Amino acid sequence: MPRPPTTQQFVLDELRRAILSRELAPNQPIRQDSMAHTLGVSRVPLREALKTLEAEGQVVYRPHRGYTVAELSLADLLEVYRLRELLETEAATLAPARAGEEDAARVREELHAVAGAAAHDDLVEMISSNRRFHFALLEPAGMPWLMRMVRTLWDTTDAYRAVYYNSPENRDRVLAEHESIARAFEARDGAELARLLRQHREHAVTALRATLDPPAND
Amino acid sequence: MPRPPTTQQFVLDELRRAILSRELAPNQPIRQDSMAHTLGVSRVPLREALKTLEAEGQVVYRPHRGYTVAELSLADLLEVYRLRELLETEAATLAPARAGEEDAARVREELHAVAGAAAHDDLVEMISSNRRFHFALLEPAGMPWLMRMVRTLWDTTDAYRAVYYNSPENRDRVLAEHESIARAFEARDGAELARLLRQHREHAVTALRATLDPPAND
DNA sequence: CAACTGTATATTGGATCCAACTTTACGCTG
DNA sequence: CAGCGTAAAGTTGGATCCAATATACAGTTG
Repeated sequence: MPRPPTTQQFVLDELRRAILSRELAPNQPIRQDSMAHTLGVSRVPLREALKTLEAEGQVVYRPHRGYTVAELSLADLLEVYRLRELLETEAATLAPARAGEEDAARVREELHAVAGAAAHDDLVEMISSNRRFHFALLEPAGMPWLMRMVRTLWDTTDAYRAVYYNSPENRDRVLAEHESIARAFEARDGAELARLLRQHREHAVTALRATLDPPAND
Repeated sequence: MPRPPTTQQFVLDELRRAILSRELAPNQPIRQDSMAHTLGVSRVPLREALKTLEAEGQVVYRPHRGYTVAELSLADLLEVYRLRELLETEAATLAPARAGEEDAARVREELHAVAGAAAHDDLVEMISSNRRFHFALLEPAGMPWLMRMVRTLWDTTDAYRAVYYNSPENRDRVLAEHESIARAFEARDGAELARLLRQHREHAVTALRATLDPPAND
């Protein structure tokens, strides 16, 4: 497994992974000195990576007080899903009409990747290929600014996707829905694609709400 | 005029201003050494500021090749306005119903600030108060993630706003439209507010297209 | 005893220095 | 003379060092 080209990229990946896996808990301060030491790098690339995460909303920065892992409230979660709805609906509506043959092939390929990962019970691979699948659906719309925003929205909710995929019923449902989603894409039916994706998200957000709301923690 | 609390904030402001004013031209590489020297700081805070700008899409970064000022094509400009439409429509629809008295006061205040700046032919102040006016309209929606995205979209097109405001007719039109926009806000009519803002943007984008399209430069 | 102040310590912010990579210029070779 | 390879220069990436700010604590004073 080749290490990323630059150290700061490596640090960025590590921090993302650590936040995702809750090794770094929400609201936890990130001590630069110890964190740098842990990762085996100096503070400079660490600070640059933190700046990137700050811009994405993954960490909160206060001058002279350092960085803390961002806390995502239920309201935040719902807002993020609402924004995904606005942006992804736009892209999904346009993408199929603008897609070429290679785009369709890409979608099919990732569809199978998700199914394969699910069959092997590989959660990590399922999450990443699922992401590639969805982006392959939207990318053909040719809206790089939108894609950038959608990407950060996905990043902030990655932690919750792991929760969602823990349930076998949810996994099965996802796979079944992916099938019809891919069909709508290949049929060049943007409106239908947007509708199906909306449903897809709707279920996820409902399930997450049920998981997170009642415990009444904190 | 007090200098910002941290150097990197100062650098960030300076870079934003320089990019906005075209002192730094699109596609121009930013030499860290000379830029740091020019600003009278070291390269460390400069690099952190550049990371922030990279995340906002204002500069492009390629490892070991440095940062260049991002070029905004016409397609990019149109996409950014389309995204503003999606996001601002959402916020504008919700904001009036959720606004309190102090929110309305804020809107009125900024409305007058824009008019005052226009009366004094103060373009810079007009641009910044115009921005505060629009954000005051959207802020009450209570969607921080959306606001963050809208903010970066505004940042990327700030340079064009200066162009737009150069024309006295455009300025007059803006002031007139602001009046009715503020009235819709105070009437708690979200749908109408969204509609007026849409019109507002529509005119700007049409004017900009006319300005930028025919010259057939580059 | 509470509140305030001064001081010590921990942590972040910034500057300088060295290493790695990229690019360019130059000379060699065919 | 074209093309390639190589070396040198310039630029960025990263590490270490020092300064500035914030926090915690102890001592003092009302």
